[in-house]
Amino acid sequence: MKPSVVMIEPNGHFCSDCAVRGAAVCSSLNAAELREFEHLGRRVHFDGGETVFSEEDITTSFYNVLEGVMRLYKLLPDGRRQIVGFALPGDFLGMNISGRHNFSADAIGVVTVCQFAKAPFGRFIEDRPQLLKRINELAIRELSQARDHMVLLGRRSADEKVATFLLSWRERLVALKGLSDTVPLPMSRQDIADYLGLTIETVSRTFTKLERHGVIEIIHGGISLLDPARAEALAAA
Amino acid sequence: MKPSVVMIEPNGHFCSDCAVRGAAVCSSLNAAELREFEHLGRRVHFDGGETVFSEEDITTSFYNVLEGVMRLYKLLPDGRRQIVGFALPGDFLGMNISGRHNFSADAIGVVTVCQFAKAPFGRFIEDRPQLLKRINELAIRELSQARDHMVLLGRRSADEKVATFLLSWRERLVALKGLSDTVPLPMSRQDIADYLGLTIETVSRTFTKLERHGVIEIIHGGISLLDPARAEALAAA
DNA sequence: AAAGCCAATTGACTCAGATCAAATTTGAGT
DNA sequence: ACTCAAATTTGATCTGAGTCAATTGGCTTT
Repeated sequence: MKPSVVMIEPNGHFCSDCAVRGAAVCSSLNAAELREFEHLGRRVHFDGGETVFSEEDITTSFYNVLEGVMRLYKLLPDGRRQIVGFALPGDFLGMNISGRHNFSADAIGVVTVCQFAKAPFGRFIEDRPQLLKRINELAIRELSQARDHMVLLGRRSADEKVATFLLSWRERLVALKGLSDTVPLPMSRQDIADYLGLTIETVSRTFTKLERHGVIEIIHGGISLLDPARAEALAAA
Repeated sequence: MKPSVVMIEPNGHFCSDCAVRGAAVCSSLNAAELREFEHLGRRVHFDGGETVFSEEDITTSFYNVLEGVMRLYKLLPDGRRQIVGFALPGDFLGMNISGRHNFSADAIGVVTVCQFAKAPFGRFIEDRPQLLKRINELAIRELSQARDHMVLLGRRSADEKVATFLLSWRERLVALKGLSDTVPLPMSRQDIADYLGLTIETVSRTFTKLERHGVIEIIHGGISLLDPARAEALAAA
């Protein structure tokens, strides 16, 4: 019966066994709605470094991240970059009022998204206030994170920025994959610098300093958090 | 018939002739809904310097700013402050998911808000998706502003920060009160500094420098924008 | 395994903005 | 108008993070 399955779901996937089913925007839908919803989205893959959408693009789609990490950023005309966030599985991207994306999004490593065309998605929401409510929750959560990040960017030292970043990045990974003191950092030092409002050299020096003080160990593709308590103290939350 | 009016609307006010009727959250309601909505909110006044709500308070109310300016801020344990925004008439405050406000809000000068108790407001929203949609729009607009502010905090120089602030503050006032090159600044220099991630001295020096260069004139309680084009160039948007 | 390449680290030096310290202006109360 | 306190401006100096410039280390390709 494989062919008929393909007819129903061209990507050969079902929302019901989607990895982010519980956490994402679709957690607000019941089984019947989910069946209908399934036809709206299509899974799309991106390789590392590929751009999923750009800042001034007209929004034609919404995206639900299923797998991988994305960097979300804004560029100034002279090339300065500010990363406004990293998107992980369960994050929903593309909401705006101007009709244009107001930031760009690149895949860091391989990424899978569930892509929804704007118009049909908008129509689907229309008579499902639960879904709208869920989207609103996600927006409000992001807003709260954005405000925390403003405090970090405006009022914290380089050491505090780096320590805070490592702890909150770990926190997000814990929520996704469970507890571990080994913290993978798929993004480059430059990405971290542009997220924290620092230069790559300062990030590198701060990592080295943390390692010298026994707070972390720098390992291939990430760090190992040796002394979480000390890191918390440095983050001075 | 004064007494009966008071019976119906204890504050002696009607949403239908509210100053922010068109711009605020209530713009999504029709005349009949508005009549019902009227009973949910009560007008409350605050004097300059009064705190409307604090960062870790349990959220018991939502607020619609009707008049005046508020500073919204977060404090670090050691007293460092980051102002995450200024609220003006039409802004809606109090949405969160944690059940607690995640920032504090003080009145700058006299403020009038329309205050809604959380539970009845939540119930009212329940069967009015268009109100939820409006709230969502406001949240998404704020999120976009928050991201712009992250770029400013993380990647712009003091001169750019101040010029950008003056222009975007003027822009907001223009939207509320119409075009004018006289820009009132009801907030203190310290407030501006804490909004821009600078010290008060740097803000003051930058103002002076802009005045020396003929870009602005510092006047009582604000500035006069003499050379908007040059200010735009300095803001380097 | 040598060469080439890119990311990351390290070092030396600089500078934008912070800090410390007065003046000066503004404003509220008498 | 006069006084005191607070806000703002101005000046002098300092410093955390940036800039510029090599190295080093890891991968990939040959």
